[in-house]
Amino acid sequence: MTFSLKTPTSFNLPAVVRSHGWIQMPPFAETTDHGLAYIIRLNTGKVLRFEVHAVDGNLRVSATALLSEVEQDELSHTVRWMLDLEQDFTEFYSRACQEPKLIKMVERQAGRVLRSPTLFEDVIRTLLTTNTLWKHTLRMCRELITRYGDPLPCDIELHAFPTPEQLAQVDEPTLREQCRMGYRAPYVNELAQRVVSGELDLETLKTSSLPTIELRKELMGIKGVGGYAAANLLMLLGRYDYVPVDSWALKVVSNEFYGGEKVSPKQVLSTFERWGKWQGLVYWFWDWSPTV
DNA sequence: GGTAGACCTGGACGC
DNA sequence: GCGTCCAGGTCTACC
Repeated sequence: MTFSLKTPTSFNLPAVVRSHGWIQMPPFAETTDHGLAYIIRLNTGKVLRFEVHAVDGNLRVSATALLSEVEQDELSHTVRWMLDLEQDFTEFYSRACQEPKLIKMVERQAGRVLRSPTLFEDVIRTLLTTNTLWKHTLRMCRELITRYGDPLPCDIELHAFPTPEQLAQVDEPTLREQCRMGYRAPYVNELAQRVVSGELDLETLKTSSLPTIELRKELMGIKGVGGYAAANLLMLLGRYDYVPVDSWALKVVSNEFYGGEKVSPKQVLSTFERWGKWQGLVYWFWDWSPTV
């Protein structure tokens, strides 16, 4: 079945789809016309694949299954969240267009960051990016999904991302052994347990009115989420007050602003401080000079 | 508040 | 083939 969604005035679907590495991780995929494809498990338990295409200035969403009214509402709401359709970038663009290194992103109407349907899923993905190479992150994520996620009925080789309930049933040694996630296994297991027990309601953080600093504290209360992971997750929540400083950030900031001299995380942070509540976004979409 | 060492995996490298 | 080193963030203990 198919339905349409209205887009905001400044919106570029391929720019959102390619905003970061999530699109390389299943069950995300990019369509041939640079739209979004994803396999989702709806609250009713129905598993389907949907695609989002840009058509005549709007979005066309097509699903591999017939949907009830409730299911279509859920899918519509989820797509809006995943593509960050609600956020207004007018203020940011007016500042960014005065910075030569941000002109390209303004012209591309970039700035929206691709999200998973749930914050739980984004936290798990972020945990899998820490202290490892991207290649290994992709492998861990693939194992997690193919082993524990629900299969797509029309193609059982493809799977949805596992729910907290499904991951809570997998013990730590099994996660270590089957997904090769090492010391991250207890973090994933504990997070799933906390969400299932109701001790941690991650999804309410998506619409929380807490100040960003408080939201950061909440996120850093999750085992395995440190400064980098929290800043990354805040970006996904539409809060850009923190720069996710990782080894890549140290490298590009050194190259761009310090003539290749070694820099500290503090120096990275001070580089973008003047951008205030937009600094994470500025860092993310900065037109970095090629590193030597 | 700052720092050192441990935590894991897998790739690169030397022998 | 085996052993060693290294990259990648976070946690914990200690100062």
